[in-house]
Amino acid sequence: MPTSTFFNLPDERRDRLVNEAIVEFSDRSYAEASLSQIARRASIPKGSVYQYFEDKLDLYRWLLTDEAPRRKREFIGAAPPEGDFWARLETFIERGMAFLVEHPRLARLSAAAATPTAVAEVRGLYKAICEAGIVELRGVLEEGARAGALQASDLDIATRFVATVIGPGLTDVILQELGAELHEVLASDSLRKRLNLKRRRALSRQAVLFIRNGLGSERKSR
Amino acid sequence: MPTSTFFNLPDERRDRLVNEAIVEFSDRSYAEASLSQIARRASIPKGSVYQYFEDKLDLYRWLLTDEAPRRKREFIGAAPPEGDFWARLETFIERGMAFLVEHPRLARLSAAAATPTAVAEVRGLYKAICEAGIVELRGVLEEGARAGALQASDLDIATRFVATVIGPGLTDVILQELGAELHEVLASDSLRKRLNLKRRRALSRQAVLFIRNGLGSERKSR
DNA sequence: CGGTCATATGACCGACCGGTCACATTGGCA
DNA sequence: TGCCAATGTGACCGGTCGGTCATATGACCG
Repeated sequence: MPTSTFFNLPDERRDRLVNEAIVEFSDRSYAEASLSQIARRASIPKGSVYQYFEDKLDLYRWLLTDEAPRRKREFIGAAPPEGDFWARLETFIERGMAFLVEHPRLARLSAAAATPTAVAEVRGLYKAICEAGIVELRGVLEEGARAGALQASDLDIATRFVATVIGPGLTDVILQELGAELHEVLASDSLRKRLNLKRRRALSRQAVLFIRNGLGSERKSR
Repeated sequence: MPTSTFFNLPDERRDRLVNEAIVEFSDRSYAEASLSQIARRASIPKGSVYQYFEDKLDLYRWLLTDEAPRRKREFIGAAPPEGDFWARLETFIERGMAFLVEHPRLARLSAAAATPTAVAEVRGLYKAICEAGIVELRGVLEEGARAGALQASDLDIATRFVATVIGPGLTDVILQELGAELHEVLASDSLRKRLNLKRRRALSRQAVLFIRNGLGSERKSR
């Protein structure tokens, strides 16, 4: 947790630090990211950073578990339930993609949760974040199951499959579509703008179709 | 590429080096992994390592693109096509899981391909490996499409969805099932043995079901 | 004014890294 | 046996890191 000193900082100075931290942690892995660099680029002496945060992990943890989720909630806002279950799932996915377009670095920060690292505490953080995402998605799917829109012999397993499809799977599809790699997308506004609302809708539609019907060509036997 | 000196090494010495390298690179990220550690644990002077490989990346690249795939091919062997498309896909997936049980560190090494890193050349490696996997899977799915077993409006996108389901998705499910994290699974034989043939069959069955039929409960409309 | 206390600062520390290189060792061949 | 090329070796280098700490600064208060 940051110290009170950090929260009392003039906004401009605090923002400088936070933004540089987001940049650093979003295009390097935790191990590669350097506090010295963050401080240097934010023009804040390293000693000062250590007055605001206990250590590198403290800063990272706060970013990952407090600041990024806060900003995401702010962006996503309250999603008004609309249409049937599948339409709502589609919207849910589209909003996630929109967040990726508008705040790619924050999105990348959270997506890093998949990255394996030797630092045990970081792995713990990642697991917690993943699990939180799973719980949220599971809630959504449970609702769908109650409404009779979907059936799954094991909702736990189904949730995890769906999570990877709309997470890494969709990201992979997007990168393929943009013909770029993650780092380029993080750096290029124009690249991201190509992922406009229309395109996002089409892609989330594809994802939902896959989740809903799979690829089998024969009629379902039930 | 390793030097000829490396290939002329006494087997015992070369194996020691390779095995320690696999251990190091499989439980730390590329950035975290240390050549000094590898050399120390293999009881081979660092200077010697630099006679075998150009640098850290050279060793990593060789492991990732030559040694690991070679061992995987050896393990998987030629899969005799058997049963219909979906049965074959199930076998394909089960074999992958078996490899994960028998050679978890090699599996982890290849799976690391998802990890973002600041080292551009490593990202290139990752991308190439991912793409190779995609191409292979795409071939499998194309065959299925020809046989009329599956339909997809866009096979490229479908391939990527399927890849994430049977890759990260299934891994996630397995970890959940074992109630452990990746690092523990790498280290514990008994944990992995719980993933016996029967269990693997059941899981690949679940994955195929999901890929084939999705979660929608109503009949397909086509 | 002087004193005090939170905060700012950057030189400094020890650790470790990837990589080099001068020198030692070895093994085959004349 | 003596020579030489290939190979082995570990001390060493420059650099960066995370983190510390003695000192400077400046706002507030009596």
